[in-house]
Amino acid sequence: MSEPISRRALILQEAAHLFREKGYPGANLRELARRSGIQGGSIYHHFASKQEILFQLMDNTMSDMIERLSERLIDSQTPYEKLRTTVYFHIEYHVTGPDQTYITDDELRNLEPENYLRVVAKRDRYQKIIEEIMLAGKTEEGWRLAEPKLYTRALIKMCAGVATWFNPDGDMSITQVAEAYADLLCNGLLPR
Amino acid sequence: MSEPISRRALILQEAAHLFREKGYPGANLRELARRSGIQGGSIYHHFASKQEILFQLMDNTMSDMIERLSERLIDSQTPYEKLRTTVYFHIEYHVTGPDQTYITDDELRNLEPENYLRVVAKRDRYQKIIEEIMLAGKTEEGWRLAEPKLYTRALIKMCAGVATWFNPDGDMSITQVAEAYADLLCNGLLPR
DNA sequence: GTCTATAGGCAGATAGAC
DNA sequence: GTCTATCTGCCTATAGAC
Repeated sequence: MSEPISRRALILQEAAHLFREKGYPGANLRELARRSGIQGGSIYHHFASKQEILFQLMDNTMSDMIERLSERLIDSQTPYEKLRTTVYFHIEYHVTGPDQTYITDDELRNLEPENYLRVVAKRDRYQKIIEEIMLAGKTEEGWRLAEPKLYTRALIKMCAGVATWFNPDGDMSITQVAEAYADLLCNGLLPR
Repeated sequence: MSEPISRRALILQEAAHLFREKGYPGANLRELARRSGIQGGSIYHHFASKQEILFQLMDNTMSDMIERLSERLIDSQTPYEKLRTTVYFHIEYHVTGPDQTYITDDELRNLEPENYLRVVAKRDRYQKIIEEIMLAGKTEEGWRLAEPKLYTRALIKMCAGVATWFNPDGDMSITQVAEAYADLLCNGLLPR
């Protein structure tokens, strides 16, 4: 059923890899073209500029993350369950990605002002989803948190960070890492 | 007593700012020279290449972090105190830095192989310090942790991440953020 | 929709004067 | 130790054929 991927989609996919490897300024379009099976100049049939590739990639990714996380959360009932789902989702998305379509937050600085604002707005919507889980946990389950925004950022950074060191051939599976991280966030280090 | 900063040190300091703003591939040496008060060509009296600037910067930074953290830990007695000290130190270092001499982990990918190995070795030494605090917490205070390496990485990522959003003019001080993060790590979200 | 060829500009690095 | 001038190569983007 999986219809052949369009050239445009293929370029975006390869751009995700390449930008991740070299960073946006360090990546070059001839290399991107080569990986996409075409010549350098042909990129411009599909995109107006290198900047547009970055923008489309980040914008698509943020939309996708919002959509997928929202879907996953439907099955979770309690704030506790939702938090665990979120931790698992965020780690998994950044480690494996949909076609590893992950671009680090760091590339935000490479977006031109208008594009920057649009992507950041979506990122904030994503954060808001998590923040509200934390607030619900506080009111419904008495979680001990003073600053939901603060802890949302902590969660996001530590989970996204897994992608920088995770080794699929290592001892632990993504699930195991996610379990351990969710447990840390819920229970902390000290004995209970 | 503060002797005038050497040109070389000034270039490194400005490079830290510039690389942070634009990333290593996006930064340009004429701009770096301008900020350092000299002309483009003069950089090469102090450094052999752009790569050498990045390497010196990261290598110095890692050494400095190891040294300063070790110093700070002398005053802490229990693993619990040491953990709090570490959280505070790591956040503060990444937010304010010594002359904001912070370069994100992301720049590791821009180091040439030999340089990469040297910097990563130092980074691992730094991580080891934290790992051993966790192990001590487990044996001496019964901390509930299965994977010290995993939790060390979580700590590092969430604390370093503060630098990406912290606003010195905002509601919270670095100390307050550090307190909240240390509390999250120690006690978790759930009621005790 | 992809190709080839190339314009145009930028950035790392070097040379030699002062 | 810093300057100016410049080499050299690379990269984004464009033009026009097929």
